[in-house]
Amino acid sequence: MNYKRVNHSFFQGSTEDVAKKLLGKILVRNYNGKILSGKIVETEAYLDENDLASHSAVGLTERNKVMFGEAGLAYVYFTYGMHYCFNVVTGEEGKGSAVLIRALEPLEGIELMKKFRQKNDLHILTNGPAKLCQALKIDKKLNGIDLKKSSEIFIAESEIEENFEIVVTTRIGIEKSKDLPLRFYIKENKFVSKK
DNA sequence: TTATGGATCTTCT
DNA sequence: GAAGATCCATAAA
Repeated sequence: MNYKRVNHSFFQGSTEDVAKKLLGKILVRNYNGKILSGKIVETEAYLDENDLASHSAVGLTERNKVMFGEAGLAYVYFTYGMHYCFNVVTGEEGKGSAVLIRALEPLEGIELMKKFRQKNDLHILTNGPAKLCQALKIDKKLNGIDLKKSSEIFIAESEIEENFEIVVTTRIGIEKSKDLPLRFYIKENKFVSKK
């Protein structure tokens, strides 16, 4: 498949805007020449202010410094002793905001994803932030990589123009600032982690 | 069908 | 030393 990378300007604009624009786009991973890709169906925004849940809320640290970098970088962090999560850095340099990719709809490389995930059910391959990292072999090595330039991982335009409704709701799996309406997903998509 | 707890380890206090 | 932007198996209902 031929993937057309999004423009550099795609990553500009507010974090919420980018979070919404990411829905329907394709996350493309080139793993040793093998293409693994999926449509982004669920995202979550993490802001630079008034958002206690964001890693950036405590200020710049060794762990979260990529969030404070330029828009379009990949912020990958490790949590719960066993899981990685993948974020797209947004906003101005020095601000510390990002969009967490929460779920994908698998498109290409499904057999390889099944192998990495040790699962055969298509619907549970990438319907969660840690799951999609496992399925696409995303780990700390990709932290800080530039999605605007990297050939290992990038965001592409979807090949089909489609209409879908975006549902806005509160975040899940988190205790702080849980009332903020910063979670976005494609309505009635089977690969969203949770309704 | 929903509820609960264990896995497991990096980062920050 | 404690908590964590999660997942999954198992238990209860």
